[in-house]
Amino acid sequence: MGAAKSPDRRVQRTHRTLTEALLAVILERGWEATTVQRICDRADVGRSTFYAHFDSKEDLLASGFDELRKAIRAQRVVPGPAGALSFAHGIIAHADEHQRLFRAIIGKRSGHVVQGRFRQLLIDLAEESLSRFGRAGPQRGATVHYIAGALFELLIWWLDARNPIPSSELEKIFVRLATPSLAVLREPH
Amino acid sequence: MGAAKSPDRRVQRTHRTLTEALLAVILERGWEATTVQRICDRADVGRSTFYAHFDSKEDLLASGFDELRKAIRAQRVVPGPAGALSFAHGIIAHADEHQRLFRAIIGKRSGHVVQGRFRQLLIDLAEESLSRFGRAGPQRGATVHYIAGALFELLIWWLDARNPIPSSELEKIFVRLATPSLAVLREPH
Amino acid sequence: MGAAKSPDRRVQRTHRTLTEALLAVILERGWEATTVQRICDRADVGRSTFYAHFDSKEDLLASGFDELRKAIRAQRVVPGPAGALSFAHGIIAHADEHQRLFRAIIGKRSGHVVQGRFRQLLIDLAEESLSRFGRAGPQRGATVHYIAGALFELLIWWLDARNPIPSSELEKIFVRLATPSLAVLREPH
Amino acid sequence: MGAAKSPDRRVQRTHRTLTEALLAVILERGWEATTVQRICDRADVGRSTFYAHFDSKEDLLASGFDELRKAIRAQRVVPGPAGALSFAHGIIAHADEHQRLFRAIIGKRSGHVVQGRFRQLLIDLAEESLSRFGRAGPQRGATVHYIAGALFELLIWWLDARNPIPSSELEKIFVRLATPSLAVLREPH
DNA sequence: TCCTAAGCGAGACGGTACGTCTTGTCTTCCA
DNA sequence: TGGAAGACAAGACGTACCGTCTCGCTTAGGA
Repeated sequence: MGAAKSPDRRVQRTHRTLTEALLAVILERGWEATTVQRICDRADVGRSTFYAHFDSKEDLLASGFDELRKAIRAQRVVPGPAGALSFAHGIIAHADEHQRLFRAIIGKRSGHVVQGRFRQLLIDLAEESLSRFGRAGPQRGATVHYIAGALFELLIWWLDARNPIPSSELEKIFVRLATPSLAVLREPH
Repeated sequence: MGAAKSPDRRVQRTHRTLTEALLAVILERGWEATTVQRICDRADVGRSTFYAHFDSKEDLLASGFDELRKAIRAQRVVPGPAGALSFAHGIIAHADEHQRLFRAIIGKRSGHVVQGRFRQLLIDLAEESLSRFGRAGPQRGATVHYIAGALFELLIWWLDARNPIPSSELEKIFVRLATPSLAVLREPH
Repeated sequence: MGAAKSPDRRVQRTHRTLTEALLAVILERGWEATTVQRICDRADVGRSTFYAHFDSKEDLLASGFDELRKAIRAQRVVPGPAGALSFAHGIIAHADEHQRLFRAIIGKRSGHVVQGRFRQLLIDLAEESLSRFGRAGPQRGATVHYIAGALFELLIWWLDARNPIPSSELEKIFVRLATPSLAVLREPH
Repeated sequence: MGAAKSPDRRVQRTHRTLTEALLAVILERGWEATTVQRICDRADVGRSTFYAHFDSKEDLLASGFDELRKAIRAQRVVPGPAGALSFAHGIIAHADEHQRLFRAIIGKRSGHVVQGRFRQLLIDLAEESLSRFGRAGPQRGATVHYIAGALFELLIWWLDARNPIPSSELEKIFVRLATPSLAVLREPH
């Protein structure tokens, strides 16, 4: 029951292999220089097979982002009343653990699409976390993007820093800077 | 030395023509679809001439950004004590006036390099404005990037919105959200 | 020997289905655009099944040609002394009946292999018919190919003509043109 | 003055280089296995350059055929009253001189398009030569194709023969077989 | 006023990546 | 046990850009 449609192990394997190869190549040469052919070479997979599974390297990346999203969500602590910013914890911790990968994803050598997706991920997470505050509308929408953008740039700054501060410190700074902004959502305006 | 060589009006003209063509093409097709060939067609300039002046479309764009920077600075109001955030005024006003161009430059259809440059511009402006607060160090660096990133994402959100709020409203929101963060720089930490 | 393995009706069926599909596809798109995949789609058969039976579309075609050969031979009238050219009758009649198919097989949109096979068929038939004249040798070999080639081109011309003459007329012309050539085989040389 | 439009020597050179490479590759691997890439490798020319000049290998071949046509016409003897078949002389002589090339062009390992073009060449030449006989109409059209097809098949037979007869002998046979057919054009029908 | 160096257009060229298509092999599942 | 389904590697196709280059034409600006 419910065994679904056995989805062919090989397909799963190919997906995984390609995703790993993608990351490896991004790490090695940056996003722009990441080529479908190079991904395939690395994954030891035919280029036509690649296109049988994904439309483009962007598409492959997207599928990878879904997993990132899951991993980050999993790391999120239970939201208490003061925990509206706790989504940042999961992200910062994850970025800390996989610094090289994150540098590739959002750093200077990254690409538009990749950064864009990651930014959207932050926005979504911020949206969820702040959805309990105030009522929907420009004020809240603005705050969500404000917070997400701030965290994004903060991460880039941190990842590209020569002598980065500890991640725990980074989180503290973020919380200190962002907390007062949340108050705005409770004020009448 | 340095008698220079009379810089030939034609060169100036070509630069200008190409810059205008670049903007026109970006507006029309977005950054990714902006091709050296298309810029040249639009400017009625040979492709080899393009490469005689610029290394790439990114290079051409960079030269254009200098002017944007100047224009924005010119619009900046005199910094009073509470005016640390006033740099945002110039930016928001400029974005308001040239909405289509800004959408092309930093919106969803934009490209990595273009966004990157604009983000750097914001960071630089924020840096200047906050340089008087607190002492240099991680705390200030973080705040600068925090504020710049927040403003950047706020702008994107605003530009991509279907029914955008008035720009004056946007500025008010930004100031309200950002002001408390500046206080952090004055606290002992 | 011979006990073989009950040749499984299904195999026969698959062969037939594929042959029919081949003809249908050739008629529809011409030989070059005829693809193993398209044949299989049409026949509602897996591509791997196709390869289990035939090496290539050429191979499948070959098996079909055997039947054409039989059909043409069946239509041949009894060879009288003046009937050395009567093999043409069967061919022309057959081409007349299946004009669309023949156009696909030997017409402009056809392919090398298909035409080649048909040409070989003509040569074989000519060979048989003229085998009684003269003795084997360059003279007879030349004449056989001469006649076969002439008939082949004549057929193409006729099939591709906008307002083709009646097939009976075509046959008359062919006989008139070819008869004197046969005389050569009887002369001393 | 009137130097036309200097057509850039380089273009000429590239055309020539590619044509030579084409022939070399055809001779080496047969038409079907002749690949645009292989032609380019052989010619030491970029694949994009190839496509800047020709649409396909067929197109390149076509341009080569124009030269063949000229070469053959040049070899044609002045048509006397009995010279209606003299066009065959040029062809046979040319085929004799360039046996390897002709085998590649019209032999078993050749391709549909190539053969097709050569057949058309023969038809055109026959057409010209016989245009003085009888009046235009089915009878003459048929004869033209009849003769051309016969010569074509004769050439293939000769080129593929293990111990070919001398080309002069071939020509004699062709004339002997074809001459009576011409008479038909003069008869009333 | 000439003439000379430059800016310039046109476009050939080699390269690289793209996304599509077809082929033939191989594996897995099902009846 | 053999046919159906379809994943897979291989590799050609034609297109689109790229950045380099050579070629002549034109057009200042200094002699």
